[in-house]
Amino acid sequence: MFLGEYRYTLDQKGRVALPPKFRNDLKGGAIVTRGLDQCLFVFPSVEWKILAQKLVSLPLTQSNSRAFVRLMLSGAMDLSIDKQGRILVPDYLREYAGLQKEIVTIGLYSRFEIWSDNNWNKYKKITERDSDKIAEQLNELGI
Amino acid sequence: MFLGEYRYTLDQKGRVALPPKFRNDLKGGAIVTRGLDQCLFVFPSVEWKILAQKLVSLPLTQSNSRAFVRLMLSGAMDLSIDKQGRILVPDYLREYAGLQKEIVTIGLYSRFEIWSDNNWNKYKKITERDSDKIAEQLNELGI
DNA sequence: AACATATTCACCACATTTCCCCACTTACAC
DNA sequence: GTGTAAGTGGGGAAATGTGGTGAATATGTT
Repeated sequence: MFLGEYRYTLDQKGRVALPPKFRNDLKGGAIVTRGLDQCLFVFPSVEWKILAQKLVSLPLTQSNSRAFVRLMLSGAMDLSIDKQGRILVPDYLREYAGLQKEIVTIGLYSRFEIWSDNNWNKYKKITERDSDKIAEQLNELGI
Repeated sequence: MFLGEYRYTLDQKGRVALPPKFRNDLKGGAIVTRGLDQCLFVFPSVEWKILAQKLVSLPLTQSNSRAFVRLMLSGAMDLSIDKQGRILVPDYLREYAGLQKEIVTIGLYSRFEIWSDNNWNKYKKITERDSDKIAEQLNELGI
């Protein structure tokens, strides 16, 4: 399971190191996709298959489901991990998430996320400030 | 399975390179046809047969299903891949999809699509703008 | 029918990019 | 202090992207 917050740098070739603790869980393959709030999601391929299956079964004839499926699937890419435990992030995903040099990787149990340093700091600041309100709203979800 | 977003150029003879990762899945033959939203659909022939079967069984009596079937079937063309991993896109399909020089190929699991650079950028921008709604749809899918 | 002209298609070639491996440095543990 | 593991950068071989050439086929004209 993925947990914690880690800082790395993206090198000139678009490679990022993964936290060593995460590497074992990706032995069976992994997928990156466009995530929500301008970050990237990374799933072990088992988790991804469940999601992909749902996407593929959406109707081809509805324009909004087509759009949705296109965004999610075209944004996805399966990763290979090199000998140094790094992955190569494709151009279009780097652009999407606004990744420069400084990267933050955060573990979220079944998946982890890759953020640009800037976006993550902003997001964290806002979220920490509003955490009381957010907690109250979550209450409605039964947590 | 097809995944990801790739950029290529269409040369003067109407040839486009395919992403190397896609080539193996087309060993058994492939079909291009007019797609929805002004792009081209490309199927491995196995997938195509499944779709064609569905199309043929649509009711002949509905004028819009007749139109849809004509669009997909009359536009279809089977492809051969040359030694460099390229396909030749017929004139009428190039015209249909508005393909100039800059091309985008997106993988969508069971098929992939070929877009003109322009059309894809526009389409993606609109879709990303509506990503809030997408988040809601994710919720409905139980993700 | 024969010839000239156009078009198609298979193969070739080169520049560029990608990917895999190695190496150095830093951090940490014992 | 020494050994191991991890982070980051770079080099070189292999694969890929893209344009072109020439043979084979088709088209059209005298």
